[in-house]
Amino acid sequence: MNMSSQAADSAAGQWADRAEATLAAAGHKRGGARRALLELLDRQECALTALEIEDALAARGAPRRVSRASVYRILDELERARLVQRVETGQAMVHYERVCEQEHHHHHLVCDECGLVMPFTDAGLERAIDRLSSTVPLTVSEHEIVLHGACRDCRDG
Amino acid sequence: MNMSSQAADSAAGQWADRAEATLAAAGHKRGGARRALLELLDRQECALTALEIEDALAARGAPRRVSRASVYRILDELERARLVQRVETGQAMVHYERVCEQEHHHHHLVCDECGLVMPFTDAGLERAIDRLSSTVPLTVSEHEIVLHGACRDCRDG
DNA sequence: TTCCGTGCAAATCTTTTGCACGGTC
DNA sequence: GACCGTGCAAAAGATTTGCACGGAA
Repeated sequence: MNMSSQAADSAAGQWADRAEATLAAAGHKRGGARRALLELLDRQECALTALEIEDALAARGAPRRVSRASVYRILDELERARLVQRVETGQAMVHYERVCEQEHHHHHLVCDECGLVMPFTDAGLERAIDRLSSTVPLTVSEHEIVLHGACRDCRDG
Repeated sequence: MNMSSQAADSAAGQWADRAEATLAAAGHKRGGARRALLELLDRQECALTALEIEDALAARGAPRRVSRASVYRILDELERARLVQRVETGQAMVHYERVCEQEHHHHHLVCDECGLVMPFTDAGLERAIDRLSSTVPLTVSEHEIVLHGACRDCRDG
């Protein structure tokens, strides 16, 4: 049986497990801070900033507190391993989210007024990107698409 | 006649003139630092960082030196007026470039190894974005697309 | 036991701000 | 003459780094 990577990733903690295994295979030791961060990211639907991650892990009920330095170090490590990707929103702080294969692949809508970040997907867009990627003078490894504007609350309110 | 795309857009400072006029109409006084910055941006084919702008204006032969604080203030002012847009490359510093109507609308290729930033255009991509923009829960005012990867020099070398 | 992951505090780096002067209107 | 644009220096804010300790292998 061949569980799709999405199913694999969406089942409780599977992405976190895969990520930890990948890092272990690359010679990293396991650690409590990283494990807590991985599990937090695994539960997110969209991108968080380093500060949001720190706060979430400091909140009551969180498995453990993780220092800000570790949050940045772990995110950097995960980014290099392509387990996490950064999302640039034009705001002061960079956002980070886990990378899943295919199914969870999405892009972002950013409200420039309130800072809200939402995910969206579009097959036509992905096709256009794929087509294009083979024509540019760059071996494309990733793409990032951000639509800026005003969210409903900001537009109406 | 073979006008380069750059000449086409900025036939001798047209964008700079338009930008200055727009700001003047909005009640801003003219100033030497801003004029120098506008003319520099008008000559660029792609995005520059604040530091690159400062350096370019400090170089021999530049019309005048502009302090870093002014570079940031002027860029911020131009961004609010939608005369300039920021380009997020995943690098430490944000890049900025002038906004032209239609013809020069482009997106960016970023080499994650050497930091090279190149422009590209793709009509199919723009169509996909336009179609999509009417379906998302955001009144879209801008979009930014960045392809990350390795440029030819970095891949081959 | 060895070495790496982590916390804390200090450092670094980009971007912003306070203040005073000079130019534009 | 009134005010805004600009330079300089200091401040602010995000991210990184140095160092020492405790846990993983």
